[in-house]
Amino acid sequence: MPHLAFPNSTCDGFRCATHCSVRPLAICGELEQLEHEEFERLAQHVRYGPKEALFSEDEVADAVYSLVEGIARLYKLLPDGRRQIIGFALPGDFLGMAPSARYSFSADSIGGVTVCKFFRGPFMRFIENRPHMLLRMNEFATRELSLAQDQMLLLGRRSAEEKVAAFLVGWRDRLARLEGVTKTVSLPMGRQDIADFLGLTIETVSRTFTKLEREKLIVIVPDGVRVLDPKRFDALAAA
Amino acid sequence: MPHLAFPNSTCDGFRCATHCSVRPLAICGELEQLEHEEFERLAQHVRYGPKEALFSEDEVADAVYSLVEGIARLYKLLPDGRRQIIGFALPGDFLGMAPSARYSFSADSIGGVTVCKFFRGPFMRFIENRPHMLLRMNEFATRELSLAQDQMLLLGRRSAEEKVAAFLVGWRDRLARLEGVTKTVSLPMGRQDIADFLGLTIETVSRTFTKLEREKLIVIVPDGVRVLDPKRFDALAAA
DNA sequence: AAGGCAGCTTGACACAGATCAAGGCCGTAC
DNA sequence: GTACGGCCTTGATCTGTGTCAAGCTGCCTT
Repeated sequence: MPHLAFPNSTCDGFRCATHCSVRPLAICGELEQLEHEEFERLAQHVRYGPKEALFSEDEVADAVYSLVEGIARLYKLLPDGRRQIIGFALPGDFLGMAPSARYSFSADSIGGVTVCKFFRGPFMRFIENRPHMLLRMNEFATRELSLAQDQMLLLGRRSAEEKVAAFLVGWRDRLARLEGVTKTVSLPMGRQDIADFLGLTIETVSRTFTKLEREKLIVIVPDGVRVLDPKRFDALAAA
Repeated sequence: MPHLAFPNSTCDGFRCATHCSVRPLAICGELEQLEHEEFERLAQHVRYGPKEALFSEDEVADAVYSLVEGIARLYKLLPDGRRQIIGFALPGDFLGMAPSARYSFSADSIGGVTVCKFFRGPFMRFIENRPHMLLRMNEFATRELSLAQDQMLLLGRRSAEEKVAAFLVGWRDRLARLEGVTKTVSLPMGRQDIADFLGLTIETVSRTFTKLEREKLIVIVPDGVRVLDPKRFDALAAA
Protein backbone atom coordinates (compact mmCIF):
# COMPACT_ATOMS: atom_id res chain seq x y z
CA MET A 1 0.00 0.00 0.00
CA PRO A 2 1.89 3.09 -1.09
CA HIS A 3 1.08 6.28 0.84
CA LEU A 4 -2.71 6.48 0.87
CA ALA A 5 -2.55 9.38 3.27
CA PHE A 6 0.05 11.56 4.95
CA PRO A 7 2.65 11.00 2.22
CA ASN A 8 6.02 12.33 3.30
CA SER A 9 4.28 14.06 6.13
CA THR A 10 6.27 15.47 8.99
CA CYS A 11 3.08 15.41 10.97
CA ASP A 12 2.32 12.65 13.45
CA GLY A 13 -1.17 12.12 12.15
CA PHE A 14 -2.75 13.23 15.39
CA ARG A 15 -4.53 16.57 15.83
CA CYS A 16 -3.00 17.62 12.59
CA ALA A 17 -5.81 19.00 10.50
CA THR A 18 -3.81 21.32 8.33
CA HIS A 19 -1.74 18.48 6.90
CA CYS A 20 -4.51 15.94 6.39
CA SER A 21 -3.94 14.93 2.79
CA VAL A 22 -7.42 13.50 2.22
CA ARG A 23 -9.23 16.58 3.47
CA PRO A 24 -10.28 17.82 0.04
CA LEU A 25 -11.99 14.46 -0.54
CA ALA A 26 -13.53 14.22 2.93
CA ILE A 27 -16.79 15.47 4.39
CA CYS A 28 -14.95 18.46 5.87
CA GLY A 29 -13.27 19.32 2.57
CA GLU A 30 -15.07 22.59 1.96
CA LEU A 31 -15.03 24.09 5.41
CA GLU A 32 -13.13 27.35 5.76
CA GLN A 33 -10.28 27.79 8.21
CA LEU A 34 -12.31 28.98 11.20
CA GLU A 35 -15.21 26.59 10.80
CA HIS A 36 -12.79 23.76 10.26
CA GLU A 37 -10.99 24.53 13.49
CA GLU A 38 -14.30 24.35 15.34
CA PHE A 39 -15.13 21.11 13.56
CA GLU A 40 -11.74 19.68 14.36
CA ARG A 41 -12.34 20.35 18.05
CA LEU A 42 -15.26 17.88 17.89
CA ALA A 43 -13.11 15.14 16.41
CA GLN A 44 -11.22 12.39 18.12
CA HIS A 45 -8.45 10.95 15.98
CA VAL A 46 -8.40 7.22 16.52
CA ARG A 47 -5.98 4.62 15.25
CA TYR A 48 -6.96 0.98 14.74
CA GLY A 49 -4.69 -1.99 14.18
CA PRO A 50 -5.42 -4.67 11.59
CA LYS A 51 -8.82 -6.42 11.78
CA GLU A 52 -10.28 -4.32 14.56
CA ALA A 53 -13.98 -3.39 14.68
CA LEU A 54 -14.82 0.31 14.26
CA PHE A 55 -18.46 -0.47 14.98
CA SER A 56 -20.88 -3.36 14.61
CA GLU A 57 -24.37 -3.85 13.20
CA ASP A 58 -27.14 -3.32 15.80
CA GLU A 59 -24.90 -1.41 18.18
CA VAL A 60 -26.20 2.00 19.25
CA ALA A 61 -24.95 4.39 16.58
CA ASP A 62 -23.37 6.99 18.82
CA ALA A 63 -20.62 8.13 16.47
CA VAL A 64 -19.81 8.81 12.82
CA TYR A 65 -16.41 8.44 11.22
CA SER A 66 -14.35 10.08 8.53
CA LEU A 67 -11.74 7.64 7.28
CA VAL A 68 -8.34 9.32 7.13
CA GLU A 69 -5.97 6.49 6.34
CA GLY A 70 -6.18 2.78 5.56
CA ILE A 71 -9.04 0.61 4.34
CA ALA A 72 -12.17 -0.69 6.06
CA ARG A 73 -14.51 -3.52 5.19
CA LEU A 74 -18.25 -2.82 5.58
CA TYR A 75 -20.50 -5.84 5.86
CA LYS A 76 -23.72 -7.45 6.97
CA LEU A 77 -24.19 -10.96 8.33
CA LEU A 78 -27.07 -13.43 8.20
CA PRO A 79 -27.89 -15.33 11.39
CA ASP A 80 -26.16 -18.46 10.06
CA GLY A 81 -22.91 -16.60 9.35
CA ARG A 82 -23.21 -15.91 5.62
CA ARG A 83 -21.55 -12.56 5.00
CA GLN A 84 -22.09 -9.88 2.40
CA ILE A 85 -19.48 -7.14 2.13
CA ILE A 86 -21.41 -4.03 1.08
CA GLY A 87 -18.34 -1.94 0.41
CA PHE A 88 -14.71 -1.14 1.05
CA ALA A 89 -14.12 2.29 2.57
CA LEU A 90 -11.12 4.36 1.49
CA PRO A 91 -9.59 7.56 2.92
CA GLY A 92 -12.08 10.42 2.58
CA ASP A 93 -15.10 8.14 2.99
CA PHE A 94 -17.69 8.96 5.59
CA LEU A 95 -19.12 6.12 7.69
CA GLY A 96 -21.72 5.43 10.28
CA MET A 97 -24.88 7.27 9.24
CA ALA A 98 -27.82 5.03 10.05
CA PRO A 99 -31.55 5.27 9.33
CA SER A 100 -32.36 4.30 12.92
CA ALA A 101 -30.67 4.58 16.30
CA ARG A 102 -28.47 1.58 15.53
CA TYR A 103 -25.83 0.88 12.90
CA SER A 104 -27.21 -1.02 9.93
CA PHE A 105 -23.89 -2.70 9.14
CA SER A 106 -20.50 -3.53 10.67
CA ALA A 107 -17.16 -1.96 9.83
CA ASP A 108 -13.68 -3.20 10.55
CA SER A 109 -10.17 -2.31 9.53
CA ILE A 110 -8.29 -4.43 7.01
CA GLY A 111 -4.75 -3.17 7.62
CA GLY A 112 -4.16 -0.27 9.99
CA VAL A 113 -6.72 2.51 9.91
CA THR A 114 -6.92 6.08 11.15
CA VAL A 115 -10.25 7.87 11.51
CA CYS A 116 -11.72 11.13 12.73
CA LYS A 117 -14.43 10.06 15.12
CA PHE A 118 -17.35 12.38 15.94
CA PHE A 119 -19.98 11.73 18.53
CA ARG A 120 -23.42 11.98 17.05
CA GLY A 121 -24.79 14.75 19.23
CA PRO A 122 -22.05 17.33 18.72
CA PHE A 123 -21.73 16.35 15.07
CA MET A 124 -25.44 16.84 14.41
CA ARG A 125 -25.45 20.17 16.25
CA PHE A 126 -22.51 21.30 14.13
CA ILE A 127 -24.09 20.43 10.79
CA GLU A 128 -27.73 21.23 11.52
CA ASN A 129 -27.44 24.93 10.79
CA ARG A 130 -24.75 24.72 8.13
CA PRO A 131 -26.39 24.19 4.75
CA HIS A 132 -23.12 23.75 2.84
CA MET A 133 -22.19 20.92 5.19
CA LEU A 134 -25.61 19.30 4.80
CA LEU A 135 -25.36 19.67 1.05
CA ARG A 136 -22.00 17.90 1.15
CA MET A 137 -23.46 15.08 3.24
CA ASN A 138 -26.18 14.78 0.61
CA GLU A 139 -23.61 14.50 -2.15
CA PHE A 140 -21.80 11.79 -0.19
CA ALA A 141 -25.00 9.87 0.46
CA THR A 142 -26.10 10.16 -3.18
CA ARG A 143 -22.74 8.88 -4.41
CA GLU A 144 -22.86 5.96 -1.97
CA LEU A 145 -26.38 5.13 -3.07
CA SER A 146 -25.38 5.15 -6.71
CA LEU A 147 -22.44 2.86 -5.96
CA ALA A 148 -24.79 0.53 -4.08
CA GLN A 149 -27.12 0.43 -7.08
CA ASP A 150 -24.25 -0.42 -9.42
CA GLN A 151 -23.40 -3.22 -7.02
CA MET A 152 -26.99 -4.53 -7.10
CA LEU A 153 -26.74 -4.78 -10.88
CA LEU A 154 -23.47 -6.64 -10.49
CA LEU A 155 -24.77 -9.03 -7.83
CA GLY A 156 -28.05 -9.76 -9.55
CA ARG A 157 -27.15 -9.95 -13.20
CA ARG A 158 -23.46 -10.48 -13.90
CA SER A 159 -21.48 -13.71 -14.34
CA ALA A 160 -18.53 -14.58 -12.11
CA GLU A 161 -16.03 -13.39 -14.71
CA GLU A 162 -17.88 -10.10 -15.23
CA LYS A 163 -18.11 -9.61 -11.47
CA VAL A 164 -14.38 -10.00 -10.94
CA ALA A 165 -13.50 -7.77 -13.91
CA ALA A 166 -15.97 -5.08 -12.84
CA PHE A 167 -14.63 -5.23 -9.30
CA LEU A 168 -11.04 -4.77 -10.43
CA VAL A 169 -11.95 -1.87 -12.73
CA GLY A 170 -14.04 -0.16 -10.04
CA TRP A 171 -11.36 -0.62 -7.44
CA ARG A 172 -8.62 0.62 -9.77
CA ASP A 173 -10.65 3.76 -10.50
CA ARG A 174 -11.30 4.48 -6.84
CA LEU A 175 -7.60 4.06 -6.04
CA ALA A 176 -6.71 6.30 -8.98
CA ARG A 177 -8.61 9.13 -7.32
CA LEU A 178 -6.31 8.84 -4.32
CA GLU A 179 -2.98 7.62 -5.66
CA GLY A 180 -3.15 8.58 -9.30
CA VAL A 181 -3.31 6.21 -12.25
CA THR A 182 -1.21 3.06 -12.03
CA LYS A 183 -0.96 -0.15 -14.02
CA THR A 184 -0.71 -2.27 -10.90
CA VAL A 185 -3.88 -2.44 -8.82
CA SER A 186 -3.10 -3.18 -5.19
CA LEU A 187 -5.55 -5.45 -3.41
CA PRO A 188 -5.19 -5.11 0.36
CA MET A 189 -8.24 -7.32 0.96
CA GLY A 190 -8.06 -11.11 0.79
CA ARG A 191 -9.79 -13.46 -1.65
CA GLN A 192 -12.51 -14.26 0.87
CA ASP A 193 -13.33 -10.55 1.16
CA ILE A 194 -13.55 -10.23 -2.61
CA ALA A 195 -15.79 -13.31 -2.73
CA ASP A 196 -18.09 -11.90 -0.04
CA PHE A 197 -18.24 -8.60 -1.90
CA LEU A 198 -19.14 -10.23 -5.23
CA GLY A 199 -21.55 -12.85 -3.94
CA LEU A 200 -19.22 -15.71 -4.91
CA THR A 201 -17.15 -18.35 -3.11
CA ILE A 202 -13.43 -18.00 -2.55
CA GLU A 203 -12.82 -20.91 -4.95
CA THR A 204 -14.71 -19.24 -7.78
CA VAL A 205 -12.83 -15.96 -7.23
CA SER A 206 -9.52 -17.79 -7.25
CA ARG A 207 -10.39 -19.73 -10.42
CA THR A 208 -11.57 -16.54 -12.12
CA PHE A 209 -8.33 -14.69 -11.33
CA THR A 210 -6.43 -17.64 -12.80
CA LYS A 211 -8.66 -17.64 -15.86
CA LEU A 212 -8.15 -13.90 -16.44
CA GLU A 213 -4.41 -14.48 -16.15
CA ARG A 214 -4.51 -17.40 -18.63
CA GLU A 215 -6.42 -15.12 -21.02
CA LYS A 216 -3.55 -12.59 -20.70
CA LEU A 217 -5.82 -9.86 -19.33
CA ILE A 218 -4.01 -9.54 -16.01
CA VAL A 219 -0.93 -10.77 -14.16
CA ILE A 220 -1.35 -11.78 -10.55
CA VAL A 221 1.31 -10.15 -8.34
CA PRO A 222 1.75 -10.22 -4.55
CA ASP A 223 -1.11 -8.21 -2.99
CA GLY A 224 -2.57 -7.16 -6.30
CA VAL A 225 -2.84 -7.54 -10.04
CA ARG A 226 -1.31 -5.82 -13.03
CA VAL A 227 -3.75 -5.04 -15.84
CA LEU A 228 -2.24 -6.03 -19.20
CA ASP A 229 -4.94 -5.07 -21.66
CA PRO A 230 -6.97 -2.17 -20.20
CA LYS A 231 -9.15 -1.81 -23.33
CA ARG A 232 -10.28 -5.41 -23.45
CA PHE A 233 -10.50 -5.47 -19.68
CA ASP A 234 -12.78 -2.43 -19.38
CA ALA A 235 -14.98 -3.93 -22.10
CA LEU A 236 -15.37 -7.14 -20.10
CA ALA A 237 -16.18 -5.16 -16.97
CA ALA A 238 -18.82 -3.05 -18.74
CA ALA A 239 -20.54 -5.86 -20.67
CA MET B 1 -54.75 -1.63 -5.67
CA PRO B 2 -56.89 -0.14 -2.92
CA HIS B 3 -56.53 3.60 -2.40
CA LEU B 4 -52.80 4.20 -2.05
CA ALA B 5 -53.39 7.93 -2.06
CA PHE B 6 -56.28 10.36 -2.16
CA PRO B 7 -58.65 7.91 -0.51
CA ASN B 8 -62.20 9.16 -0.78
CA SER B 9 -60.82 12.50 -1.75
CA THR B 10 -63.07 15.12 -3.23
CA CYS B 11 -59.99 16.74 -4.64
CA ASP B 12 -58.97 16.21 -8.25
CA GLY B 13 -55.34 15.49 -7.40
CA PHE B 14 -54.11 18.57 -9.18
CA ARG B 15 -52.76 21.62 -7.35
CA CYS B 16 -54.24 20.15 -4.26
CA ALA B 17 -51.55 20.33 -1.67
CA THR B 18 -53.69 20.52 1.41
CA HIS B 19 -55.37 17.21 0.67
CA CYS B 20 -52.29 15.26 -0.38
CA SER B 21 -52.60 12.16 1.77
CA VAL B 22 -48.96 11.11 1.48
CA ARG B 23 -47.57 14.48 2.49
CA PRO B 24 -46.51 13.43 5.98
CA LEU B 25 -44.42 10.67 4.42
CA ALA B 26 -42.98 12.80 1.62
CA ILE B 27 -39.97 15.05 1.38
CA CYS B 28 -42.17 18.08 1.99
CA GLY B 29 -43.82 16.52 5.05
CA GLU B 30 -42.37 18.87 7.62
CA LEU B 31 -42.73 22.16 5.85
CA GLU B 32 -45.02 24.70 7.52
CA GLN B 33 -47.97 26.23 5.75
CA LEU B 34 -46.21 29.25 4.23
CA GLU B 35 -43.06 27.45 3.18
CA HIS B 36 -45.12 24.65 1.76
CA GLU B 37 -47.12 27.05 -0.37
CA GLU B 38 -43.89 28.44 -1.78
CA PHE B 39 -42.63 24.91 -2.38
CA GLU B 40 -45.86 23.90 -4.04
CA ARG B 41 -45.48 26.78 -6.48
CA LEU B 42 -42.29 25.10 -7.76
CA ALA B 43 -44.06 21.81 -8.40
CA GLN B 44 -45.69 20.52 -11.51
CA HIS B 45 -48.18 17.77 -10.85
CA VAL B 46 -47.82 15.20 -13.58
CA ARG B 47 -49.89 12.12 -14.29
CA TYR B 48 -48.48 9.09 -16.12
CA GLY B 49 -50.40 6.19 -17.61
CA PRO B 50 -49.25 2.57 -17.20
CA LYS B 51 -45.69 1.72 -18.30
CA GLU B 52 -44.57 5.24 -19.12
CA ALA B 53 -41.02 6.45 -18.48
CA LEU B 54 -40.58 9.16 -15.85
CA PHE B 55 -36.90 9.44 -16.75
CA SER B 56 -34.15 7.22 -18.14
CA GLU B 57 -30.58 6.36 -17.20
CA ASP B 58 -27.99 8.69 -18.80
CA GLU B 59 -30.52 11.40 -19.58
CA VAL B 60 -29.67 14.86 -18.25
CA ALA B 61 -31.07 14.93 -14.72
CA ASP B 62 -33.03 18.16 -14.93
CA ALA B 63 -35.81 17.28 -12.50
CA VAL B 64 -36.53 15.45 -9.25
CA TYR B 65 -39.81 13.77 -8.36
CA SER B 66 -41.93 13.15 -5.31
CA LEU B 67 -44.19 10.20 -5.96
CA VAL B 68 -47.77 11.02 -4.93
CA GLU B 69 -49.76 8.05 -6.15
CA GLY B 70 -49.09 4.71 -7.83
CA ILE B 71 -45.96 2.62 -8.11
CA ALA B 72 -42.77 3.02 -10.13
CA ARG B 73 -40.10 0.55 -11.12
CA LEU B 74 -36.48 1.76 -10.85
CA TYR B 75 -33.92 -0.18 -12.85
CA LYS B 76 -30.59 -0.38 -14.59
CA LEU B 77 -29.79 -2.21 -17.81
CA LEU B 78 -26.64 -3.90 -19.11
CA PRO B 79 -25.74 -3.30 -22.77
CA ASP B 80 -27.05 -6.75 -23.73
CA GLY B 81 -30.45 -6.11 -22.15
CA ARG B 82 -30.11 -7.86 -18.80
CA ARG B 83 -32.10 -5.82 -16.30
CA GLN B 84 -31.77 -5.28 -12.57
CA ILE B 85 -34.63 -3.60 -10.77
CA ILE B 86 -33.03 -1.62 -7.96
CA GLY B 87 -36.29 -0.76 -6.24
CA PHE B 88 -40.01 -0.14 -6.39
CA ALA B 89 -41.04 3.39 -5.49
CA LEU B 90 -44.21 4.00 -3.47
CA PRO B 91 -46.15 7.18 -2.66
CA GLY B 92 -43.98 9.47 -0.53
CA ASP B 93 -40.75 8.30 -2.14
CA PHE B 94 -38.37 10.84 -3.57
CA LEU B 95 -36.71 10.10 -6.93
CA GLY B 96 -34.15 11.46 -9.27
CA MET B 97 -31.17 12.60 -7.18
CA ALA B 98 -28.04 11.69 -9.10
CA PRO B 99 -24.34 11.84 -8.22
CA SER B 100 -23.56 13.40 -11.60
CA ALA B 101 -25.40 15.53 -14.15
CA ARG B 102 -27.24 12.48 -15.50
CA TYR B 103 -29.66 10.00 -13.98
CA SER B 104 -27.95 6.85 -12.80
CA PHE B 105 -31.04 4.68 -13.34
CA SER B 106 -34.37 4.61 -15.18
CA ALA B 107 -37.82 4.93 -13.67
CA ASP B 108 -41.18 4.04 -15.13
CA SER B 109 -44.72 3.70 -13.94
CA ILE B 110 -46.26 0.27 -13.35
CA GLY B 111 -49.92 1.21 -13.19
CA GLY B 112 -50.93 4.87 -13.28
CA VAL B 113 -48.69 7.27 -11.39
CA THR B 114 -48.96 10.83 -10.14
CA VAL B 115 -45.88 12.82 -9.18
CA CYS B 116 -44.84 16.26 -8.06
CA LYS B 117 -42.09 17.23 -10.50
CA PHE B 118 -39.51 19.86 -9.56
CA PHE B 119 -36.92 21.29 -11.89
CA ARG B 120 -33.48 20.93 -10.44
CA GLY B 121 -32.51 24.62 -10.38
CA PRO B 122 -35.52 25.97 -8.47
CA PHE B 123 -35.58 22.91 -6.23
CA MET B 124 -31.93 23.32 -5.28
CA ARG B 125 -32.37 27.02 -4.64
CA PHE B 126 -35.34 26.26 -2.39
CA ILE B 127 -33.53 23.70 -0.26
CA GLU B 128 -30.04 25.17 -0.18
CA ASN B 129 -30.73 27.57 2.67
CA ARG B 130 -33.27 25.42 4.50
CA PRO B 131 -31.44 23.13 6.91
CA HIS B 132 -34.55 21.22 8.00
CA MET B 133 -35.26 20.38 4.36
CA LEU B 134 -31.65 19.28 3.81
CA LEU B 135 -31.81 17.19 6.95
CA ARG B 136 -34.93 15.52 5.64
CA MET B 137 -33.26 14.78 2.32
CA ASN B 138 -30.42 13.23 4.30
CA GLU B 139 -32.83 11.01 6.18
CA PHE B 140 -34.40 9.92 2.90
CA ALA B 141 -31.01 9.20 1.32
CA THR B 142 -29.81 7.29 4.39
CA ARG B 143 -32.94 5.15 4.43
CA GLU B 144 -32.60 4.42 0.71
CA LEU B 145 -28.97 3.49 1.20
CA SER B 146 -29.81 1.14 4.02
CA LEU B 147 -32.51 -0.52 1.89
CA ALA B 148 -29.98 -0.88 -0.93
CA GLN B 149 -27.55 -2.57 1.46
CA ASP B 150 -30.20 -5.00 2.64
CA GLN B 151 -30.84 -5.79 -1.00
CA MET B 152 -27.12 -6.44 -1.60
CA LEU B 153 -27.19 -9.01 1.19
CA LEU B 154 -30.26 -10.58 -0.40
CA LEU B 155 -28.80 -10.65 -3.91
CA GLY B 156 -25.39 -11.91 -2.88
CA ARG B 157 -26.14 -14.42 -0.18
CA ARG B 158 -29.71 -15.69 -0.11
CA SER B 159 -31.29 -18.69 -1.83
CA ALA B 160 -34.22 -18.30 -4.23
CA GLU B 161 -36.74 -19.28 -1.55
CA GLU B 162 -35.24 -16.83 0.96
CA LYS B 163 -35.20 -14.10 -1.67
CA VAL B 164 -38.89 -14.48 -2.46
CA ALA B 165 -39.89 -14.68 1.20
CA ALA B 166 -37.77 -11.65 2.12
CA PHE B 167 -39.23 -9.73 -0.79
CA LEU B 168 -42.81 -10.46 0.25
CA VAL B 169 -42.12 -9.53 3.87
CA GLY B 170 -40.34 -6.31 2.89
CA TRP B 171 -43.07 -5.36 0.46
CA ARG B 172 -45.82 -6.15 2.95
CA ASP B 173 -44.13 -3.93 5.56
CA ARG B 174 -43.72 -1.04 3.14
CA LEU B 175 -47.38 -1.29 2.14
CA ALA B 176 -48.38 -1.46 5.80
CA ARG B 177 -46.88 1.98 6.30
CA LEU B 178 -49.27 3.35 3.67
CA GLU B 179 -52.37 1.17 3.86
CA GLY B 180 -52.17 -0.28 7.31
CA VAL B 181 -51.60 -3.93 8.18
CA THR B 182 -53.35 -6.47 5.98
CA LYS B 183 -53.16 -10.22 5.54
CA THR B 184 -53.31 -9.97 1.77
CA VAL B 185 -50.24 -8.46 0.15
CA SER B 186 -51.07 -6.86 -3.19
CA LEU B 187 -48.45 -7.27 -5.90
CA PRO B 188 -49.00 -4.72 -8.65
CA MET B 189 -45.75 -5.70 -10.39
CA GLY B 190 -45.52 -8.78 -12.60
CA ARG B 191 -43.45 -11.93 -12.08
CA GLN B 192 -40.75 -10.70 -14.45
CA ASP B 193 -40.34 -7.53 -12.36
CA ILE B 194 -40.02 -9.59 -9.19
CA ALA B 195 -37.45 -11.81 -10.93
CA ASP B 196 -35.41 -8.81 -12.06
CA PHE B 197 -35.55 -7.37 -8.55
CA LEU B 198 -34.36 -10.60 -6.92
CA GLY B 199 -31.72 -11.59 -9.48
CA LEU B 200 -33.68 -14.67 -10.57
CA THR B 201 -35.52 -15.83 -13.70
CA ILE B 202 -39.27 -15.61 -14.04
CA GLU B 203 -39.52 -19.42 -13.98
CA THR B 204 -37.71 -19.67 -10.67
CA VAL B 205 -39.93 -16.98 -9.14
CA SER B 206 -43.04 -18.77 -10.36
CA ARG B 207 -41.86 -22.15 -9.07
CA THR B 208 -40.94 -20.61 -5.71
CA PHE B 209 -44.38 -19.03 -5.30
CA THR B 210 -45.91 -22.43 -6.04
CA LYS B 211 -43.56 -24.09 -3.56
CA LEU B 212 -44.45 -21.60 -0.80
CA GLU B 213 -48.11 -22.27 -1.52
CA ARG B 214 -47.61 -26.07 -1.37
CA GLU B 215 -45.86 -25.56 1.97
CA LYS B 216 -48.98 -23.70 3.19
CA LEU B 217 -47.09 -20.50 3.88
CA ILE B 218 -49.05 -18.39 1.41
CA VAL B 219 -52.04 -18.54 -0.90
CA ILE B 220 -51.67 -17.05 -4.35
CA VAL B 221 -54.57 -14.72 -5.16
CA PRO B 222 -55.16 -12.49 -8.20
CA ASP B 223 -52.58 -9.63 -8.09
CA GLY B 224 -51.14 -10.70 -4.78
CA VAL B 225 -50.67 -13.29 -2.07
CA ARG B 226 -52.24 -13.98 1.27
CA VAL B 227 -49.80 -14.82 4.06
CA LEU B 228 -51.05 -17.81 6.03
CA ASP B 229 -48.38 -18.32 8.64
CA PRO B 230 -46.75 -14.94 9.37
CA LYS B 231 -44.51 -16.36 12.12
CA ARG B 232 -42.97 -19.10 10.00
CA PHE B 233 -42.90 -16.77 7.05
CA ASP B 234 -40.98 -13.98 8.78
CA ALA B 235 -38.51 -16.58 10.06
CA LEU B 236 -37.84 -17.81 6.53
CA ALA B 237 -37.36 -14.24 5.33
CA ALA B 238 -34.92 -13.41 8.13
CA ALA B 239 -32.82 -16.57 7.97
C1' DA C 1 16.67 -25.27 8.70
C1' DA C 2 12.40 -27.12 9.95
C1' DG C 3 7.76 -26.82 11.26
C1' DG C 4 3.36 -24.82 11.19
C1' DC C 5 -0.26 -22.23 9.53
C1' DA C 6 -2.90 -18.86 6.96
C1' DG C 7 -4.14 -17.82 2.56
C1' DC C 8 -4.55 -19.34 -2.01
C1' DT C 9 -5.11 -22.65 -5.88
C1' DT C 10 -6.67 -26.77 -8.14
C1' DG C 11 -9.49 -30.89 -9.07
C1' DA C 12 -13.64 -33.91 -8.86
C1' DC C 13 -18.25 -33.92 -8.23
C1' DA C 14 -23.02 -32.10 -6.90
C1' DC C 15 -26.80 -29.21 -7.24
C1' DA C 16 -29.60 -24.81 -7.40
C1' DG C 17 -31.23 -22.30 -10.61
C1' DA C 18 -30.98 -21.26 -15.75
C1' DT C 19 -32.59 -22.50 -20.19
C1' DC C 20 -35.62 -24.41 -23.52
C1' DA C 21 -40.12 -25.81 -24.63
C1' DA C 22 -44.95 -26.52 -24.05
C1' DG C 23 -49.33 -25.60 -22.30
C1' DG C 24 -52.94 -23.11 -19.34
C1' DC C 25 -55.57 -19.08 -17.91
C1' DC C 26 -57.90 -14.92 -18.40
C1' DG C 27 -59.16 -10.45 -20.16
C1' DT C 28 -60.10 -7.95 -24.40
C1' DA C 29 -61.53 -7.34 -29.23
C1' DC C 30 -64.44 -8.28 -32.73
C1' DG D 1 -68.74 -17.05 -28.70
C1' DT D 2 -64.25 -17.45 -30.18
C1' DA D 3 -59.80 -15.96 -31.30
C1' DC D 4 -55.84 -13.56 -29.84
C1' DG D 5 -52.06 -12.06 -26.80
C1' DG D 6 -50.00 -11.31 -22.43
C1' DC D 7 -48.81 -13.42 -18.43
C1' DC D 8 -48.05 -17.28 -15.69
C1' DT D 9 -47.03 -22.18 -14.65
C1' DT D 10 -44.96 -26.59 -15.31
C1' DG D 11 -41.74 -30.11 -17.10
C1' DA D 12 -37.21 -31.77 -18.93
C1' DT D 13 -32.66 -30.90 -19.33
C1' DC D 14 -28.31 -28.27 -18.98
C1' DT D 15 -24.69 -25.63 -16.82
C1' DG D 16 -22.25 -22.26 -13.88
C1' DT D 17 -21.07 -22.01 -9.57
C1' DG D 18 -20.97 -24.25 -5.05
C1' DT D 19 -19.08 -27.95 -2.16
C1' DC D 20 -15.69 -30.98 -0.54
C1' DA D 21 -11.10 -32.33 -0.40
C1' DA D 22 -6.25 -32.06 -1.36
C1' DG D 23 -2.16 -29.76 -2.04
C1' DC D 24 0.75 -25.61 -2.73
C1' DT D 25 3.30 -21.28 -1.37
C1' DG D 26 5.30 -18.00 1.34
C1' DC D 27 5.94 -16.25 5.82
C1' DC D 28 6.57 -16.32 10.74
C1' DT D 29 8.41 -18.79 14.70
C1' DT D 30 11.66 -21.27 16.98
